[in-house]
Amino acid sequence: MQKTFKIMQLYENAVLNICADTLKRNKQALVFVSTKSSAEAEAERISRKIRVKDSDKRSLEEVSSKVLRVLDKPTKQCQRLALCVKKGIAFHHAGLHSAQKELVENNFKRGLIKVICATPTLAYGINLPAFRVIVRDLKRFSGPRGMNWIPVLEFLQFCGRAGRPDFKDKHGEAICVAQTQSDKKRIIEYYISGEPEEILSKLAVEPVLRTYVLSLIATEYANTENELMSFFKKTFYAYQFKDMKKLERIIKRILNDLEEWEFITRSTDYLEATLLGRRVSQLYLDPYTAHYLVTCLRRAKNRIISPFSFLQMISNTLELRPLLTVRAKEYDYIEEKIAEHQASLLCLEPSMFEPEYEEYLKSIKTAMFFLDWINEVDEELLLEQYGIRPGETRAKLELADWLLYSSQELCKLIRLHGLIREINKLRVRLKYGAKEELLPLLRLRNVGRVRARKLYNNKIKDLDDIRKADITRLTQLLGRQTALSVKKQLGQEYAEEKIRVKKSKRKGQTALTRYDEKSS
DNA sequence: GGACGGTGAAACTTCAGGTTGCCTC
DNA sequence: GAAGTTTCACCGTCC
Repeated sequence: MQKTFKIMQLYENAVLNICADTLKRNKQALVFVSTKSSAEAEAERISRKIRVKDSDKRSLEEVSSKVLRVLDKPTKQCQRLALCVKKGIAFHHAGLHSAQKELVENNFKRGLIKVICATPTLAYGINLPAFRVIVRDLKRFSGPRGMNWIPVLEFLQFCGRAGRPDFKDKHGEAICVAQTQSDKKRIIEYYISGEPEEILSKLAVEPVLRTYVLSLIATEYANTENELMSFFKKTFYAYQFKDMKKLERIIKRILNDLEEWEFITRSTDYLEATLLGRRVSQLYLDPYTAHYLVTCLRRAKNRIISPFSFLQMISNTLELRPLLTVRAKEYDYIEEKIAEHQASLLCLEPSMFEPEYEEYLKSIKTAMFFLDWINEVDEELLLEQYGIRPGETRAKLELADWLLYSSQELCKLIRLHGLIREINKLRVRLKYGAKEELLPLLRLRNVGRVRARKLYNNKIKDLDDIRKADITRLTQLLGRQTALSVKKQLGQEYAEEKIRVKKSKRKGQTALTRYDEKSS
């Protein structure tokens, strides 16, 4: 239902006016924008003009300081969010650390945070309704065609967040912001009065089809071309397009590829997955990626293997996209890096004139980012150098781990056992973002990259050193609870009450006195 | 006169998001 | 294509 009402024009900015009005009514709002930096900038703009209720001030400061403490060293993004949260405003996008997302979501549900400026993430998956939804951007950049209007379905998804029946809202309001009169007309006709788009089957997309064809054969659901075809005839794709001839042609080509890649065998009409094919299917890998990984791994015996070898190998897969973009001024530097790592690269460099070259450069930059991470570069520097935000780092690391695990599994089947250990080491280093020298210490529970580094720099380099270390010294480095836990993990228990912390006369300093060892 | 901070125009840069595996060194 | 960010020139203020 469309509704007309006036909102006080206190500022030049429409979003700001609507937010001010929402707060005056003691309600909350979600603002949807098209990019991460827009979400941050809009939140900042609103927070500069908003006055916080005295009763909320203290709680907001607490949340703000929690936001700041999520990482060991807060990044600019953390500081920006913390400042906004102090004013009861927040931004939300995939670049946020998951703990920060949770803080924002929970405190919005509590009613403490009044406005969230978000990218479309918030409209999907997360149940976070608000009295008002403000859709600021209805256009989004999409590749070579420039700015495009978003689908009606997506618009409806945004609007669906309006209204909180749990909080006795009788209705919710969704407000679009139009820049021009013609935009206004378009919004009313296309979005408000228009019909949502038809839902299209994604089956015709080759990576998806490839994966399903292999999985049908691997699970022995279909063992002949006819069985495969009769399966696909019953899918939504067939119902929608009816062009089975085209689908048949694509499937035939996929079967040829799978056979050539040794994922299936064909005797007369009978299709069977090989051991390798079955594993590829279990790992949910696109067979194309799996074949690429196998080719790279087989190349390893002629190369000088280093962590960069594997990092670049996985960075060049479709799964890890979008890769980090290479700026014009970085070209020379990246090319230098290729020369530097030449002998260890498992994925060969395409010619400069090939269309893949651009992606190859990106894969090198992405691998460099991973390498910096495992060399303990902190997140503020990663944000500065690579423009990658903490939340995005986590997402990339998770993908990298899956691809490396898959590579390990493939190594087992193609008898490259020598590589498994190396990949495993790399996975632990990626998980913690730590240099190789910290690996022994990382085996302990409650010890991550920060604590391990602290121990290592204080000459406690492995489990034996920890065993020999004085509990007092360990407590100074790790704190009491962690020190006790670490010792306990090595079978050394201490009577807790006998470790006393004596306040030093000098302010703020603590020193430990006696300790008693129960057993070792 | 020089250091410093604030301001605004111009140039430059960048553009949403997410599931899958296994259990272990 | 448009919004956000960075850069840089310019100006006023203070010491």
